[in-house]
Amino acid sequence: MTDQLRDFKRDYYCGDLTENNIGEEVRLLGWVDTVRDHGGVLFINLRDREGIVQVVFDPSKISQDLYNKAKKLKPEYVIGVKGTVNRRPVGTENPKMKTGNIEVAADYLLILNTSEVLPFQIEDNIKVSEEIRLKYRYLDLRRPSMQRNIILRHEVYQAVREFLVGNGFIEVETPMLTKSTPEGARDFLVPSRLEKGKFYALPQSPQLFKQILMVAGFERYFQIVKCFRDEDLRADRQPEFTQIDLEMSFVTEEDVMSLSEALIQHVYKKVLGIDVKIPFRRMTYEEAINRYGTDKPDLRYGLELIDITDLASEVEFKVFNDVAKSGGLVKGINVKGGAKFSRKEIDDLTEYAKKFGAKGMAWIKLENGEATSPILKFFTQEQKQRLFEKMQAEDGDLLVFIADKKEITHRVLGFLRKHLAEKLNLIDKNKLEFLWVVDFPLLEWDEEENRLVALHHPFTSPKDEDIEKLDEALENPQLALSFKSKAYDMVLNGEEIGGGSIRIHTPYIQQKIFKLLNISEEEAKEKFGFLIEALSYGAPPHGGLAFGLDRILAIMTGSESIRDVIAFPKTQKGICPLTGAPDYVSEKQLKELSIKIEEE
RNA sequence: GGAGCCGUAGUUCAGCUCGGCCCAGAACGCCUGCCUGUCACGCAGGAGGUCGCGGGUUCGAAUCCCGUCGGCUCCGCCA
Repeated sequence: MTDQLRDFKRDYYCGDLTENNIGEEVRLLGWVDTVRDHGGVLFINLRDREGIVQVVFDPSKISQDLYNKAKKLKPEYVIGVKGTVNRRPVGTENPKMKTGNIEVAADYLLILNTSEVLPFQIEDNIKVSEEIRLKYRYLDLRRPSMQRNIILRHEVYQAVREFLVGNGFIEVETPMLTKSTPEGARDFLVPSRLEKGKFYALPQSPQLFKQILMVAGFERYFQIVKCFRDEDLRADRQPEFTQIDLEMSFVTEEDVMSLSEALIQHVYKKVLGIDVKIPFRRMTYEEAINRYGTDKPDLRYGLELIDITDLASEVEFKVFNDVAKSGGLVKGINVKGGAKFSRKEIDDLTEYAKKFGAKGMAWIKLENGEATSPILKFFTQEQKQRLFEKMQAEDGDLLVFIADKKEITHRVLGFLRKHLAEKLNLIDKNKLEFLWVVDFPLLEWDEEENRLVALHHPFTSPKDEDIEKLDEALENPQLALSFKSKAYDMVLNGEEIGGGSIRIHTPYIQQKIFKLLNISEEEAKEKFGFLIEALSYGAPPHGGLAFGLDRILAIMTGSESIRDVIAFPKTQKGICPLTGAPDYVSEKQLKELSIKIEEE
C-alpha cells in the first residue's frame, strides 16, 4: 500500500538545498534516484526537477518502523521525506554533486508510489535504442539531459516572446483546420463530418493567414506554431514541427533580416549567455552555389570549389574537354592534407560522389614532390603548372574534380565538401557561423511537372527590376528563369534555420505570377481567390520569415537529431511508439465520415 | 520509390566470416543473503533468452539462402 499525499508540502527542491539550509527541517518530494544499503545506514539519492540530494536513514537514530519502511525503497519510487539538513561528516563529502556537502537525515517517509523495474536506467550517457526511449518517453524525459533540452526549449519560447513583444509584435493564433493548397509539400488531410467528401488540410505553415493579418492591419504578427508536412522524415525533419513565424508590414528585405538576426542574438544571449555578432554576413545565392555548391553553406571550414572549366577545355582529357565545351562545368576542391588518403579511401570518395549523380571523380595526389593521378598524362607541363597554381596545390594535398552539367557538378562537390570536412575533422563544433543567403532565383524549372515552379513559394515578390519584366516573361518563360526574388534564408553551420521573403501585395502581380506558374485562372481563384481578393482591398507591402525552432534547438543543445528537442517525436515511419499512433479507427467513426478503406 | 547499417537476456553488446564444442556468453540492471558513511558502494549466491518474424537448405541453423517486419542514416521528396 502506498501513502496519501494529504497535506504534505515541499519546502525546497532537492537541487536548491545549500549549506545555508544546514540545521533546517525540510520536506522534500521526488523520485528515488539510487539506493545504497549498507546493512546498517541506508543512503538514497532523491531527485526532482532541480537536482539531487542525499537522504540518510540511520537505524541508530530513527524508529525501527521508519527504517524498515526505508528498506523497501527502490529506484523511481515516488516519495516524500521530512528531515534535517546536516553538513556531511568530514571526509564523506562528494565534490561531484552540487549538494555534495550536505545531506538530509530523514525522520519521516511517505511512499507515494512504487515503480516497476525500469527498461533502462534514468541517467545520461546511457546506451539505449531510440525505439525503447520513445516507447518509454516519460522515463527518457526524466533523464537530466532530456530535461535540460525541454526546459531550454521553454526558455527559448520565453526569450522569443520577450523580444518580439518588446518590438511591437502581436501574437495571433491561426487555424489548424484549413484549406489544402496545391503548391508545396503533401498535405495531411482531415475529413469533414458535416461536409461529406470534403477535407480540411493541416497547415504546412500559416503563410496565407499571416499575410491576411497584414491586410487586416496588425502590422507586426508572430506565432510559435506547429506546422505539418506529409513528406518523408529525416534527422532534421518531423511530420509536425514548430516554427517561429513572423510577418511585418511596410518593410524591406533588410528590415526583416535585421530584426530576425537581432531576435537570434537575443535568444542566444538570454538562453545560453552567448554573444552573437550582428549583422550576419550576406551572400548571394549565386556566390553560395559557386563557392560551396549549396545554398546553405557551412562556413566553419574552407574546402571551397575552384572553377577550372577554362583550363579543362584545353586539355586532352576527354571527360574534361567534352564537358567544358558542351556548356558544363569542371570544378575541383583542394583537399589540404588529403594526400595521405589511401587508394581505397579515394575510391570510396568516388563512390560517394556517384551517389549524388557524378559519373566519376578525377583526382591528383601530391606527395613527396610527386604527382600521382590517372589523368595527369593528358596535361602538358604548362597546363599542369596552371592547374596547380589555380588550385593553390602544395605537397600533401589531394585535388578532386567533378566534370558534369553545372547543377550536378555543384551538387556533387557540395556534398563531397561536407563529407571531406567530416572525414578530416575540420569542423569546429564550438563555432557559430551565421549567414544570410539572398537574391534567390524566383523560379525554377520542374522537369517532372514540365512547368515553372516557385523556388520559395508563389507569394514571394520578384525583385523590383524583374517586376517590370513580368509581361515579357509571360511571352518568353525562359526569361523568367533569370528573375531574382526578395527571398532570404538564414543559415547556421550549414543548416537552413529560417527563411522568408517580401511578399507580393498587389492582386495584379500575384495573378501574373500564378500565370507564370501555369496555374489556371480558375484554379487560382478556387485555391487562392481569398488571398487575391484580400490583396485588392488595400494590402500593405509586407514580408516576414519563419524559423525552424526544432533545428535551432538541436544546434543550441548539440543534439544529433531534432527528436532530442521534441518531447514526443515520431519515428522515421511517422509512428509514435508511445501511443501507437497512427492506428485503425472504428467502423462507426469511418461511417460518420463516409470513408471506406480499400483493401490492397 | 531507392541505398546502406542494425535487430541475440530488462538494457547495451559478444558469438555469425568458416553450421556441430552454444538447449547461447559478458557487462549493467533485477532477486536473495551479508555488510553502519556510501555515492558506479562492496562481497557471496541466483533468476532471466520465441537469437525480430516466416519459410528454405542441412543429419544438424543465432550462424547459410529467400522473404517479411521494425529502428536508424541517406538519396528522391520536403514551396
